[in-house]
Parts: sequence; structure tokens; C-alpha cells
Amino acid sequence: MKRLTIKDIAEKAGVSITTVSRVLNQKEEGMSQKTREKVLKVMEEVDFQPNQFARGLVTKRSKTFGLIVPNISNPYFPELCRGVEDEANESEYSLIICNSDDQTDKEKRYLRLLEEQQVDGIIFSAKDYLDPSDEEQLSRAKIPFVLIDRGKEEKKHSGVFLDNDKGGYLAGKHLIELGHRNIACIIGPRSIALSNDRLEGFQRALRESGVELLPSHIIEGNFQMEMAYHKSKDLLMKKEVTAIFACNDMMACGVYRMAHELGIRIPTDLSIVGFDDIPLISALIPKLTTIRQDTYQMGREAVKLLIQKLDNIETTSVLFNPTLVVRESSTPPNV
Amino acid sequence: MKRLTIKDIAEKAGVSITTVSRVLNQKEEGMSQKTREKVLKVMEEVDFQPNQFARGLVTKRSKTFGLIVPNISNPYFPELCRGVEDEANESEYSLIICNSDDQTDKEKRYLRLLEEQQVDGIIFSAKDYLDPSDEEQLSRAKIPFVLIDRGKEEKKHSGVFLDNDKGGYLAGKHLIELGHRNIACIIGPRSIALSNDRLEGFQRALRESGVELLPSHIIEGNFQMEMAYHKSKDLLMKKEVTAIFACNDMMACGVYRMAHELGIRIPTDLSIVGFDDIPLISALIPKLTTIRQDTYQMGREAVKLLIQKLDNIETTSVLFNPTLVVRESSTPPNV
DNA sequence: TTGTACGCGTTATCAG
DNA sequence: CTGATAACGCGTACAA
Repeated sequence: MKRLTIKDIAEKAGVSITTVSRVLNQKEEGMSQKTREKVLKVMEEVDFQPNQFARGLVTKRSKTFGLIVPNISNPYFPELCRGVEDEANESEYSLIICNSDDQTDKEKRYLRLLEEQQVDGIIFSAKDYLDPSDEEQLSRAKIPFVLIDRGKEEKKHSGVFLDNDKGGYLAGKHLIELGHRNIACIIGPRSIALSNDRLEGFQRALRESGVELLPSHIIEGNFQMEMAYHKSKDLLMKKEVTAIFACNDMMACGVYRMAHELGIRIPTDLSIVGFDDIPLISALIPKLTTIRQDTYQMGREAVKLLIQKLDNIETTSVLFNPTLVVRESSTPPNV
Repeated sequence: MKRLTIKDIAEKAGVSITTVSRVLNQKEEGMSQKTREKVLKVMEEVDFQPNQFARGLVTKRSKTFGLIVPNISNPYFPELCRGVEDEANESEYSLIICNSDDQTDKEKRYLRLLEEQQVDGIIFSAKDYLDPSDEEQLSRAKIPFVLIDRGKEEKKHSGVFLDNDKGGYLAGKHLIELGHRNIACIIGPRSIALSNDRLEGFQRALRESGVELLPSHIIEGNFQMEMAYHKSKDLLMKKEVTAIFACNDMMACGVYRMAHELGIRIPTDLSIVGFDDIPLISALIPKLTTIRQDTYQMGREAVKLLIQKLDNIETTSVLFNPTLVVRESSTPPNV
């Protein structure tokens, strides 16, 4: 028993295939109720499903989006995926999720794969910025796309971003207000613009109060726990600072671990502020003060933006605002 | 400038479309080197990409798999996704990832969506077991599928599973060997078979040493941190047990939090053993002893199994072995 | 060794 | 208000 086609439906209903196609696509202006219902009934009965290949062949649309994220193992991204997926599904799109594992060549392979799969659009969270060669590929393939999280500086393309500078500023201000003066910062890779944005906002907050961030107190990480763990060792052993701002929660976790190993108590000896507010940090003891972003909603917004693009509506980037969530890991310094 | 077709390639290369199609599909037995190379060169030059819709229409294959997972926010599943994705891509399949959010109706909707998208196969991690109505839908749609993680008891269908009973046993044995006699267990939902498997293995280990698990010491959770956190309160306050086995790491995190709030020290006052060994638990202090499963590899194996099915090779389920990873959260009880 | 011609299941155009 | 029919781009049986 093979799949039924609109031809079969047409026969069963005693109408032409055109008519069936019409009700399928709700192009029913001025169609008799009776015909319509007859067709609908038959379709219902046999649980008819149109062939997407044939459809795509004609319409050139796959009803599928692609999503490329840099690292699915960072809990930030599953949240983002959920947002994108939910919004896409609600608009009747499927989603192909690709994890580039922070590797540029994988990113390129996936771009290619999505092109081959003829997705209708791509939501792209690049490794760091939108690579010119990627940009060229996307435009050559004429695939509409929106950026998300990474690539804000790309003024030519719209996307959904966080005001990272503001996030950094909030973190800095908070620590300053608590009275900290000797502070360090563990940033993401220098090559990633949002790392620098967070750092700059952070430094601005310190400068406003006449506090300087020593170069030796700026540590470059890779947004992952492991490296932050190792790289924070020196810093913590020297005991020069009373507070650390980790530019994402995963790295804050690494600092927690190292602090614990060195017998440094949080927040008594050391205050820590993270960034992202990923769900899992509720497991940290003490609870982590962090800069929150509404990742799920950003995912949804990206899809809305993409759909606008498909409809040829002029789009502009959306900037989300981070907020400070004060918990237990930040207190005034111990004098 | 529209997309090029094999017809265009054929013209440029001065051959027929059949010839182009042949080199595209590597059906080149007995084709002259020269023709072949000529075609290949043209395809290279224009960066030709065949139209998947037209292909699918003829071959009835989409080169796409679907993956349904119950909860992408549990870090166990991103690992699984990575495995599935990598293996699928290596075999030139794309992957549509669907997150059912532990909701049966979403599960059904996704099954339907994947059917509509005409995926070539589905890797299905059901909410708890393979629902008869899902089973019927899958078989009616004739979509090959393999189960993963959940649904082992389904003898009719093959899949990739963990020996959960053994995992539970390892946890129990470990605690017994450390000298614990008053032990509690936080299990997953009763409706999920693997919850019971883990519990049974665990109980078997205790029984072998004449230790009984009191009904009041069996607490039903939902595999999530939050509920384990709340539900462990009573248990911890009564101070009846010296050790807890949490049936997944997320729930272990919840216990950590509650223990901390109540001033119960781990492992001095309380030993804890988790399950899964998800990456993020390296952030826990002290480090969590847990039952490890090779989630990534399980994902890969599931795809291999699925591809075998597509090739009409007889398949049997694959059972993975969990291992005990002793870290810092389990020590002999304090007497 | 290569080419011709048909069919896959839809949508869109035009005619009735 | 409804129906023929020509695309869409590819794979393949059959022909040369």
C-alpha cells in the first residue's frame, strides 16, 4: 500500500486534482461549501499527507529552517534551540539543528549541508563573527538568514543580540557598589566580539569609580569550565583580588571549583559574578549572582525576524537587555 | 540567476543529462574517463548542487533523519544529540531534532511532523515507553525507527539502551561496600521503566548484603533538579540515612543544594551517588561519584542501527554497560 | 559507452 | 465555480 496522492483523493471525492490542491492550500475563495467538505472528508478518512518533495519542486520552499549553534554542550544553547524550535514549529516550519562544535570548518560544512537541503532560511550563531566567506556563500545561495547571539557588529545583517556591553556594565557596577576595588575578569576568546563588549562595559563601570582593571587581571578563557578552572589558579593563589567577573556561567563554575580546591571561600573571601543565568547554576553552592539573558525568548525572536525577512519586510536587529540577578556569591569584600 | 540544473550542466559539458545524472550518482561502471572528468569539471566550476526535491520525488528518500528527545534541557540529551548528529552527518544524513518537553502530545505532533517531512528514519527517545498509538502511527507511515535510552522493554523493536539494572546495582554495591546501611534512593518517575530498572538493581545490591530499602526511603522525582531539591528536604531533615542514590545527576544536584541549605556536609554527613555523568557535574563541590554512561557513543550507535534497518539488515538491540566513577561525594559513613 | 523519453506528485496558468 | 495541462528537476528503463 503506497502513499496516497491528491490524484487518489480527487478520484475518491469525484473532483479534479486541481480542486483537491485548492482545498489543500486554502485557496478556496468562491468554492462551494459542498465540494470543499467532500474533499476534506476524504482527506480526513485516509489521513492524507501531501508529498513535500513534489510541493517543494514547484514552490521551491521546504518549510524547513536551519539553526547553527557553536556548542550544544553549553547549556546556554539548548535554551536557545528550544526557543527557535518552538517558534518555528508554531509557524509550521521544521528545524534542522547543527552543532558546529566551535570549529570553523564544521560551520562551513553545515552551511553547505543546509544549502543542499534547501532550507528556507538559517538562524546562525557563528563561532565568533560572520566570516566573509560564509557571508559570500550565504548570499550566493540566496538563503535568507538572521544572526543570533554572535555577530552584532555586522551592520549589514540583522539579528537578535544581547546588549553585552550593558551586561558587563551591570556586573561591574554591582561589584563596585559592594565596595570591591581589586577585581579580576575572566573573559571569553578575544576573537569573539561579545567577549570584548562585556569586558568594555565592565571596565567602564570600574572607571566611572576610578578603579582600574590591571592587565594581569584580565584572563582570557574559552567560555568553557575546564579552561577557566585551570587559568584561575594563579589569580586565586596570589590573592590580589576580592572579586571576579566571569563572562559566562560555565567559566564561573570553573572558578568555583578552583576556589574550593584552594580553600578560598565564596563569597567570604571572594565574590563572583557570572553571565547568562543558565538553569543548571542553581546547583552551585552558594547560588551564583549573574547577569541574566532571556535566551529562550531570543530564540523565538530570531525566528520571527527570519520570517519577516521571508515576507520581504524590512528588518532591523533586535537588542535584548540583560538584567542583574543578585544571589549569594557576591557580598561586600572582607576588610 | 536561478539555480542550475543537470540540464545546464549537460549542455555546458556537451553531454546528455543522463550522463550527468550518472556521475552524480556514481553509477559510472564503464564510463569513459574523459566524459566523467569533463562533467565533474563543469560541476566543480559552477558549484553545482542537485535539487533535493526532484531527487526525493523520484527516489522517495530525503536523506534526513528525525530525532525526538524528551528534554533537551537535561544535559544528558545534548550529548546524545551530538552523537546522533555526528554519525548521521558522516553518513550524509541531515538531522531534524525535536524536543518533546516530556509532553505526550508534543511527541505525537513531532512524529507527525517528521512523517510529513518524509524523513527516512527516526531515532526515538520516548517520554517513557513506546506508546501503542505512536507505534501504530510509525508502522502505518512505514517509517523505520530505532529507540534510544527509553523503551528497552519493547521487545518488538530494536534500539540502543543502557543496562540500567546494572547501573543501579553498581551504585548500591558501592555504597554497601563503603559500609552504608541506611540508604535512600531518589528515583525517576515510576511510569518510566528505566527508573524501575535502576531501582531494582540498586535494591538487589542492598539485599545481597541483607540491607533493606525502606519504602519511605524511596522518593519519586522527575529527573529534574528542582523537584529533587524539594522532595529531599524531609528525608534530609530526619537524618535517617547516611547515603543517597539519585537516579540521575540532575537530581543529585538538587540534593546537594538542599543538603547545603540544611547544613549537611557531603560526604562527611551524607554520601551521594548520581547517575549519567553529565559534563556539568564537574562543577559540583565536592565532585560527584556517579554511574557513567557513554551517551555520545550511544547516539552514534543508534544511527548505525537505523542505517542497518534501512539496508534491511536484521538488527538487534544494543545494550551499553554503565560504569562506576568514584569521586569525592561518597565515603564510609561517619560513625 | 551514451542518449531519449517518461514518470514522480504537486502547483499554477489558463480555459471553460 | 471547476477542470485540463504544462511545468518543476531528477532517475532510470530502454534504445541506439
